[in-house]
Amino acid sequence: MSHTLGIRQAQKQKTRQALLDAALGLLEEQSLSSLGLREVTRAVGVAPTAFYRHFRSTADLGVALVEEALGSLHPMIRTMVSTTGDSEERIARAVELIAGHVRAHPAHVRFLARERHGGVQPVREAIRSQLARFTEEVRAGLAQDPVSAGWDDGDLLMLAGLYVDQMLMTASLFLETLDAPEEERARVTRVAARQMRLISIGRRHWLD
Amino acid sequence: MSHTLGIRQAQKQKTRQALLDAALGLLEEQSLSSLGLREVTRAVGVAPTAFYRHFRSTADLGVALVEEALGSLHPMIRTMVSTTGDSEERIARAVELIAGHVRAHPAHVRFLARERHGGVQPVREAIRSQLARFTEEVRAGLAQDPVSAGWDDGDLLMLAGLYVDQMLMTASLFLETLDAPEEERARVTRVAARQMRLISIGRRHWLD
DNA sequence: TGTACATCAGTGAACGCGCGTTCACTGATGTAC
DNA sequence: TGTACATCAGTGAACGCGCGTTCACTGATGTAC
Repeated sequence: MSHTLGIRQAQKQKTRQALLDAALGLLEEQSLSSLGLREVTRAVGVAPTAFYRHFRSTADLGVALVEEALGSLHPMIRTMVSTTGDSEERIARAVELIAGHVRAHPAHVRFLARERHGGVQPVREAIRSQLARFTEEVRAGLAQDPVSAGWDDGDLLMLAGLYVDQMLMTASLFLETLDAPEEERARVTRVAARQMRLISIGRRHWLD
Repeated sequence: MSHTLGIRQAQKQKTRQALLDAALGLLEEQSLSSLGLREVTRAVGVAPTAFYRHFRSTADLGVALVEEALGSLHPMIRTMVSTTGDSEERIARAVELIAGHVRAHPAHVRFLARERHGGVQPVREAIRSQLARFTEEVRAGLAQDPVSAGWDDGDLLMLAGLYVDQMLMTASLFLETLDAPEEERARVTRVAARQMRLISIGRRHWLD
């Protein structure tokens, strides 16, 4: 028999999620460091004091959003790492995956791009440590690839970092094209694919 | 006979600069979207209303800071573009230039990294358009290089964008090492040089 | 199953505080003659 | 050079408003027997 949450706990989780969702919405046009607790509760329709039943502060809510946003990014990275095919196919697939993720979770992507260098230290820290985990995962994936024969771990990690940063830059560019004409999106797709191609070429000749 | 500012204008510029400096200081631990006008004037020691003699709003002040920050970055990019020598020498020199710039203007670099994807639209826009100018300048520099023979302008611009983004990522990493032990700075230097090297290798084999 | 008590998510009033903006002002600087 | 008037950077009082946080509370849900 599967465990079911009590009514009370289920309702609490629902309110908590509503607070997170409302905050993410409000953060489309401001930074976390200016997000007010009353703003968030007003958007949800609960009393300001209800906020404290879920979070100590907006910074604390921000850290919870980091986990949510990077949780949604994780499967995409796993798919990207495990994609097979020749170099060009993998690049095209990776750019498509990024574009699809941005379309599916625009607010999460915006939040990460904005708060990665944002004004709230615990949130920057949380993003940094989660991205380090992703980078390590990409490094492990790269290590499996025959192209990486003879590479030391430091160089693999350096390359993984380059790929992760490139992925975020590309995602952030796609974000700006969401309300733009299709041709803008096509242009970003083309440039992103070329940048990845250049990095892949550098990778193939690294040990020459 | 050289033009001298009147006493009144000179004093006005001095106050304006004090407001910019104070704002930049306050922005080390918050984002522009939460910066208050009264905060800034309090730090300078003038009445809150004096602010309006210089800026319409904190967003307007932010745009002025963009010009200041990218003005200080400009000479560095020009130096980088015009540096001569073999590939390894140029890479080492470029990383040194970035590290030196971050040490000389940490607050400017932090401001750019933070507000590039920050919550204030006119400021994002100003940074975007100035970075596009820099990217174009780098593209023109790359075009002079014999290595670029046979490249079309689109690919040169793509590469220039990769270099500019890489420069900002590296600058942002150096920023985090300012209060860290020397070995941390050395590690960032090493990784940044390797990433630039990999990009350069990709560049040399682009037309293979 | 029913009863009596405990828990706790969400409430609503109240607080002191700093915010952005307005306005009429002052007095040093600038200008015309 | 001196005088009379104009300009305008910075002032200080006042405003209405929303903020974060505290506190004692309510009433539905959970639990023990």
